[in-house]
Amino acid sequence: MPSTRDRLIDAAFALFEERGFDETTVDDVAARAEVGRTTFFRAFRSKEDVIFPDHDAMLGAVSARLATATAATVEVAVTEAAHVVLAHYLAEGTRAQQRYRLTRSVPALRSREVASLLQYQQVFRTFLHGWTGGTARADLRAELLANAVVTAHNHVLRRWLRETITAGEAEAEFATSMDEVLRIFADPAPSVGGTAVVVLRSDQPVESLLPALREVVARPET
Amino acid sequence: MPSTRDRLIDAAFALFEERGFDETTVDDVAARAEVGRTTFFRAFRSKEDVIFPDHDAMLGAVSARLATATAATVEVAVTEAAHVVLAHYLAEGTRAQQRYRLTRSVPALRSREVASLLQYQQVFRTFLHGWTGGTARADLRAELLANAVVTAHNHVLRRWLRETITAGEAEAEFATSMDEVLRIFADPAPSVGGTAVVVLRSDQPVESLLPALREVVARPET
DNA sequence: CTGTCGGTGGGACTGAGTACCGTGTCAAGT
DNA sequence: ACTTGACACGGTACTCAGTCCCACCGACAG
Repeated sequence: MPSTRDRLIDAAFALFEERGFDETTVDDVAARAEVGRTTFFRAFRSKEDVIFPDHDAMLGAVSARLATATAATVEVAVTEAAHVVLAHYLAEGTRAQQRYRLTRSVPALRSREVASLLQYQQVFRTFLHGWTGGTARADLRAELLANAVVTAHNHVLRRWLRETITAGEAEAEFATSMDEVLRIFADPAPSVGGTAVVVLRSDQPVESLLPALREVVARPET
Repeated sequence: MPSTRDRLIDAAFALFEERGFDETTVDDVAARAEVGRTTFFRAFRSKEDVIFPDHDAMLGAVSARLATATAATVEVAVTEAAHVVLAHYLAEGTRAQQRYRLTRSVPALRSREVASLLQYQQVFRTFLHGWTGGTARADLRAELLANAVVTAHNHVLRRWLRETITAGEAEAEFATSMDEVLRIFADPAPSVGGTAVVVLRSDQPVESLLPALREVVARPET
C-alpha cells in the first residue's frame, strides 16, 4: 500500500489528465485517493503543488551539490548541479512528460513552474555570487551566468519533454550546451579547437605589443 | 474625476500599502474606489492584476519596437526595446518602487511578476529566433541572449527600485550592461574602439603570425 | 487503565472568481 | 417626446480553494 501522499499524487495526475486541471476539484482528488480533503492540504500546500511533488527535494539536492565546490571547481559544480535536475526528470520518465503537457495547457501551473525555475536561478546566483562577487560588473555576470545555466538546462530538458530527442541525446546535448554556456562566459577569450584566440586592445602599433603577445602565447592556458 | 479603473488602481495600492495584500479584500478596494465588487473584476482579471495595470501595454510596446528591426539592427532593436521598459518604470517613479516592495513581500505577487518576466523573454526569444534561427546551437544562443537581455535589464532596474542608484545612474548602467551582454554574446571577437589586436596561439613562433595580425588590424570592423 | 502523540476526517468559515440579471444613462434614430 | 440599443455598473447567488478548529482512532508508554 503506497503512502497517502503517493496515492494523492497518482490520483491527481490521473484526474488532471482525464478531466483537466480546472475541471477537477480537490475533493475529487481526495476522493479517488480515498482520503479526506483535509489530508490533501496537509500533504500539499495547494492544488498546484501536487504536480511538483519533489521540487523542494530537488532544490535541496542542487544546493547540496553546489556546497561541495571549491574555487577551482566552480564550473564543474555548476554543471553537475544542473545535471542533478536533468537526471531526475529523465528518471521520472512518463510522469515528467505528463506534467509538461499540463503546464503547457494550464496557466496557473505554468506560472507555478516558472516560480520554481526562479528558485533554481536564485540558488545558482547566490552560489556564484559567493565565488565571483565584488564589483557591480561581477554581480551582473554572476546573475547572467546563473540564468544561462538554468536556461540551457531547460532548453535541453524541454526538447526531451516534447519527445523530440531521447534521454540519451538529452544527456549529450546537455553536455555540449553547458560547455557552450561556460565558453560564452569564460573570460577573457574563448578558445575553439586547438587554436586559442586572445583579443587585446590598444592604440599602439602592432609591433610594440610583441613582448606582451609573446608572454600570452608562452602561457599554457588561461 | 479619474476613470473607474484609475480609482481602483489608486485604492488598491493605498490599501495594500496600509494593511498588506492578504489583509485586503477585493471588497475593500472596491469600496474605497466607491464602485461595486463586480466592477473591479470587469477592470482586472484578478486581485493581483491591479498591481500590474499596464503590463500588457508594455509587452505590446516591446513587440512594436522589435518589429521595426532589420537584420543589421538586431542589437540596437533589442537594446532599445529593453530600454522602453526601463524608461516606463523610471517614469512611474514612486509607484514602481511601491510595487517592488509589494512583490518582495507577497509570494503571490512575486510569482505574478515572474510570469510577466517570462512573457518578455518569450517576446525577445521569438524575435531573435526569427533572425538567428536554424541550427540547434543557434536556437540555444537565441534563448540565452533573450534571457540575458531581460536579466540585465532587470538587474539594473532592481538597483533603482531598491533606491541604491538614481534614475540617471540607472540609465548609464543600463547602457553599459547591455553593452556587456552584447559583448559576451558577440562572436567570435568583439572590437571596441581603438585598435583591435587578435592573437592566435599555435605551435609556430610569434613572429610568423605578424602578417596575419596586420591583416586583421587593417580590417575596420568585425 | 490512562495519557498523549501523529495521522486522519469532518464541518464551518473566509474570500477569490464567475454567472446572471436588473438598472441607470447617454446617444442616436424616428 | 418616445423608443431603441449599446454600455457601464451594481447586486445576488454560486463554486471552490484554502484555513481553522475540534473530534476520532490506533499505537505505544507508564
